[in-house]
Amino acid sequence: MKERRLVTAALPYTNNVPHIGNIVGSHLPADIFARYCRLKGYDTLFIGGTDEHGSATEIAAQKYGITPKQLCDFFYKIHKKIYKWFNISYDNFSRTSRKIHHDLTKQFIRKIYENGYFKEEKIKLPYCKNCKRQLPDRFIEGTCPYCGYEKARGDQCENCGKLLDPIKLKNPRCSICGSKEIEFRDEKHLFFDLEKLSPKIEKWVKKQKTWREHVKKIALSWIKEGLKPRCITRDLKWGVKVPIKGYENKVIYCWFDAPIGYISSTKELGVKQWKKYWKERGAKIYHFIGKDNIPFHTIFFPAILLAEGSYNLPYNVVGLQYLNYERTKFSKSKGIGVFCENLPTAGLGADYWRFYLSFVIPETKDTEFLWSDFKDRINSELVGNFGNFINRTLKFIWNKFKGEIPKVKIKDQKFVEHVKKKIKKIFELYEKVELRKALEEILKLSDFGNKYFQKREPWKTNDKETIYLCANLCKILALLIQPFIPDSSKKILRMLNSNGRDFSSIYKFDLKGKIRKPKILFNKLDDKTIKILMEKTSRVTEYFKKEDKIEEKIKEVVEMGYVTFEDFKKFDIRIGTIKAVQDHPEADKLYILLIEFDEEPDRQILASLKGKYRKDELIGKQVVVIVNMKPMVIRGIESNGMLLAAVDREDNVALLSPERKIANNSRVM
RNA sequence: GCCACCGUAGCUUAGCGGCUAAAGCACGAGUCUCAUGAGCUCGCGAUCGCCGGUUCGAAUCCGGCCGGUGGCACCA
Repeated sequence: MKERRLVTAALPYTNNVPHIGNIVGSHLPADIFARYCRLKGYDTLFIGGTDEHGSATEIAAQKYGITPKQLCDFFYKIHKKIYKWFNISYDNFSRTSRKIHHDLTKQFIRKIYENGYFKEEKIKLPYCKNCKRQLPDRFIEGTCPYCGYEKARGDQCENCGKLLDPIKLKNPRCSICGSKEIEFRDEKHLFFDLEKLSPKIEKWVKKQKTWREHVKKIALSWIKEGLKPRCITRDLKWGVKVPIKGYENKVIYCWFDAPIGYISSTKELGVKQWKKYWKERGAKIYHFIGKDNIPFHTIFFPAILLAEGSYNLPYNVVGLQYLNYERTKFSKSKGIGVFCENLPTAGLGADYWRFYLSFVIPETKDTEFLWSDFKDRINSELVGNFGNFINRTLKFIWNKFKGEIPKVKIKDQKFVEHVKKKIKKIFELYEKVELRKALEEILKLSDFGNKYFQKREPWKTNDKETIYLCANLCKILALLIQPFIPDSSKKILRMLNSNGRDFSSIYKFDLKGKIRKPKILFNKLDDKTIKILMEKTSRVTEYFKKEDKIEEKIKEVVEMGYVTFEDFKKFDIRIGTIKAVQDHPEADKLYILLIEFDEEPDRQILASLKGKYRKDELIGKQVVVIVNMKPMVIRGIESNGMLLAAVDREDNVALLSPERKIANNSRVM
């Protein structure tokens, strides 16, 4: 029976347009591997979909003033279109917001609940009677039970550094309004008992032979640190409703339901078949994911599957690193990077991109996207080496043999053996998911073809055998490279009139008959083309603007509650000049600023500006400060005020500064 | 500050205890003409981040340091 293989790519969030880093870090390698598996004759399914739940999506939707559903509907289409353009051959591309996924997740929850892997824990959550709201741990303060420090926060004491349970605080106060009317109310939540599953997971992880080293290391280090029960319910509306009595108002935390999306996407394909890929003995599951996702796929998702009890665990978790762009990171707002949105209209076929990106799949470490490298690789490898070998062979047949592949008896067995050995090696690399090396070997094989052609000089001898062998090598190369550049591969096979559809007869040198008129497969790239590509692909449309709809804007204000002038007057906002800047000894992101306001001694204020501004950029600058902010101790150092700055979605920071010089201590109103 | 991973020719990478450290690109020289000035041949080019240790032997193992990246912490 044919081996079954299920291949998955990471489920992208639907709050953004993907860039090529997202493609190369999961969808493309998964697709290459899935295509290989199909050609090799495995019973293969390649599935994906969008992960639509979670607060990231909710917050993004809120920002744009639309519902999460609207946002997801919109980006789902964009994502799907982009993957289609890239020829990512998903058998199904689903969404976690679909009913089938919600139903399946609920089944999981019920089953795991029955199996006893959920703990129901009442956590006492602080409630401020004055604010009439539940207080997150960090918004309650009191006296530390360990060191007696009076301003300890609910989650951690700044003075002794101990992690705290808010209920143990003495004299608790609300740090929002200062009220002492705090009540601890019982709130039931479901916890997934990872601690109980830990030995099983550890045994399973240690047993894995096919995983890459760093993947295993990351998994084991998580286990070593100790797996703790994890809360899986949240007080939100957007998500899968918890199907258990007493939790009707809660939804499943997104990390729990997202990976189940792989299963629901499979299920969506066909009711009868899907179980074979997930439950049958010997069926293999391959996950292709970015490095940030490794713990989820090596620990949490397997734990979910173990707790449910009837599923296979992943066979291989292929953890990819990141792709950098011209030695920096991708940044949408700065227009740094290659974004997929305009790729289809940028003028270059998907195979060019697939070819280059395959060279820089971050299989073992972070890799670089460089335009100069892009150009060089396309011109020398794709055009000069691979394309040239195909083209010179086909043109030779067309011009010198009237398009008929000559019939010969093969004498040069050394050629045949060498090619067969290479094919075998390439298959081994594919099996190990060493895709970059597989591509390298394929290119070495076409290089071998070029050298052979050169050495035998058929243009002088008209040697039929050379042409016969090279024509067959063209067919073999086209098949071998098909997972990487599927469109071009099919074009070559069509030109050869080959009926080879898969790898079943790849070892046979049996290509004969007439070929079609050869056409150039790839064109060289020049600097002008690169420049145009660069410009087109660095742009991203801002699909939603916060100010788009006045109604939504008003609604937002209403939801937040209007502020009155009286409220505003509570803020004492002043202008000051930065006199000195030094590093906070205990915190990586903080500066300690000394700010001069004429009427008082310089104020010490902490600000999270490290990495955003250099020290010398700050000194002498006039800034806007809320001076009556309640003093706060962070990691042992007091901050007396709050610096105002603007922050965008990409985490860029701009300090607010008066637009012309004005006396220190001027009031802002 | 803690933890993990990475640091190899100008560039992109391979090797991860043992022959003179490998490949492609770039560069230089030569050469062919079937092929998109593509191809082929030869050459140039690395004290393998730094310091120390283990070993008969280290790019490879161990310790420390430096640099990069990510995670955690923190971000009034």
